[in-house]
Amino acid sequence: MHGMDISWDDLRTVLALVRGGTLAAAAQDLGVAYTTVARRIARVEAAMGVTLFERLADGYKPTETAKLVAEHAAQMEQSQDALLRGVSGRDKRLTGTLTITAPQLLIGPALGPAIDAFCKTYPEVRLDVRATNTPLDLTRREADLAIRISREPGDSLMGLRLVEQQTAAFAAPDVADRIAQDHQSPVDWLNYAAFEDVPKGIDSSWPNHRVRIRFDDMVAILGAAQAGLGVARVPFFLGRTTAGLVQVPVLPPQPYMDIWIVAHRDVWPSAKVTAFREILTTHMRANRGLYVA
Amino acid sequence: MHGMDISWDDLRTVLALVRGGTLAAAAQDLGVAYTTVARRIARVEAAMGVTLFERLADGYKPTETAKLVAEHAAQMEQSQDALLRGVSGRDKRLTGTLTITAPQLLIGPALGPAIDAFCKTYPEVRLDVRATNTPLDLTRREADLAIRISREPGDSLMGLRLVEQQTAAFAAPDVADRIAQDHQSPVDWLNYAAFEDVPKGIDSSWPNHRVRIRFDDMVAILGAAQAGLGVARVPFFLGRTTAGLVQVPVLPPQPYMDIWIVAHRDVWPSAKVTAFREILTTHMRANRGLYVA
DNA sequence: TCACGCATGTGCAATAATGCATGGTATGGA
DNA sequence: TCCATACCATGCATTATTGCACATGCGTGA
Repeated sequence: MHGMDISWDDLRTVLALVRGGTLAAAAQDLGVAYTTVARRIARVEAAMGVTLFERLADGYKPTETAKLVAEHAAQMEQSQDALLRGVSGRDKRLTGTLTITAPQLLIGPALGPAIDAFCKTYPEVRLDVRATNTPLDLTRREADLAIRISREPGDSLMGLRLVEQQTAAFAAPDVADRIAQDHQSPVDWLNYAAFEDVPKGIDSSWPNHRVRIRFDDMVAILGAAQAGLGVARVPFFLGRTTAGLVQVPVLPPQPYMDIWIVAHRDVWPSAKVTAFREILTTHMRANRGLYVA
Repeated sequence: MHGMDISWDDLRTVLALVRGGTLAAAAQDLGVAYTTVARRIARVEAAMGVTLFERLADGYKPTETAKLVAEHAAQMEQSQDALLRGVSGRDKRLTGTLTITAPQLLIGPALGPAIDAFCKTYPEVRLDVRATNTPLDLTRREADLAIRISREPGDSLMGLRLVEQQTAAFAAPDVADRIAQDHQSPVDWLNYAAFEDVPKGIDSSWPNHRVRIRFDDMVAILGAAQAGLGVARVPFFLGRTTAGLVQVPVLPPQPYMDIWIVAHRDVWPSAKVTAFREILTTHMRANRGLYVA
């Protein structure tokens, strides 16, 4: 009984294999060769005297026991995440790596100057920027700190509202001219994602609206607007900083989600996060006019 | 940030070192050489970029960070314990090892026949018996199953009352004779552990009592009683099965704690535990007369 | 039907981890 | 004061682990 001591790393391997389904997937997740995964699994099975996986043609199929193991190993993983967050949070050094994440389009015009200032002020800190469309999981330490466009920070996260935002309608200059001169001319909207209809709050002196194209990507919308394909409702900072776009008066400024800086409770007090937070709040608030009418 | 992946086994090593205080103690706990512990600690410190221990002449002194790490590693350990219990509990095989624990003195007269029967019925199961004075931690899997003398099974444990018990006074035959013939002769009690005074419920026709010696060990009490040093209050099964002791009428049968078989909830349904439980309940209940007047 | 992609299993060489032996240092008791 | 003890650090041979190259099996689509 006491002799049954199993390597914790082998348990983590079981977890990765249950999640990944195949040796290759688990191996990539763990950063080892798949043969290593196979051998570790065999070792755990021998140590516990249990069959954990059925070897099938299309991968390793976990038995009920393996699922049980994976469940508890996932708990261990959560503890490990909390551990690393805790260590990171009490780190008072301004050296090493800081990983931040932000929506792609926020990086350039909005964060660029702040990031530049941070790098100059703290040259010892290596900054890792992860620009993503889908938000990273700060609980699982995919990043130390996130800049997000949302209404509230999530659970167990701390947040600070950086600036308030508004949106307006933007288009290529010739499109804008045509619309400004002829109130009867049709306004072709370029919609983002799940927005089915033309924006609410449109100025009633322009009666002819229709949704022309829908996109799942904001970069594409900006490109289409630049190419003169239509009018897009975008945050002020984007419309103003994207070359070849001008504001169109069909849509008065609309309230939009604010920009937040968020981090996990445990990581929030870290020196690097604090330093970045201070520089960012300064820069963003100094330029708050960029984000509203 | 993502590169900061630390071996779970190394975290366990930190935990062991925080607990043990010295490399040697941690090494023994983990079953490795102490140099290995030192190297793993160095590796974790390098990977996290933090000093976890002060190297002192009399051992490794954990920093606050190390304590934090140990705290979370202890959580991981709890998850691992739960994992092993779960796997053990769903084990339907009647092979392998079963670890049981019981108070030293219960093993011989009370459990002996049942243990013998179990070994004969299930020769494929290797039985590990751990006779201890202080109860083992079933939550931490120090044993699969325990036979205990107590009023109730503990938290998160399942239990079954095997038999009820009574105590009485026992002594060497010559001491017993003297007391039986002369009600005025002094009765010298051999007390166990924390019992300060002579037992309650003594028959009033023997007026002269005193505590002669106190012991912290029941084996020693039985030896002293055999040697004629005095009268001891012991459970019936002990008094009756210890050579050279006879019952003394100064103390009518007293209620005592019952004998329980207990196991952790998770382990309880295991095939080996179930099998042992059934054989034991049968044997104990067939001999329930041994334990009471 | 055959080729292809994706999966697992195995043998071997490189690498990393480990245990052992040795040396150094502080502490406490004869 | 000297010795015994218990601790940590380092160098080296051994062992275990790992990655790579190659072989194999199975389902899918041209």
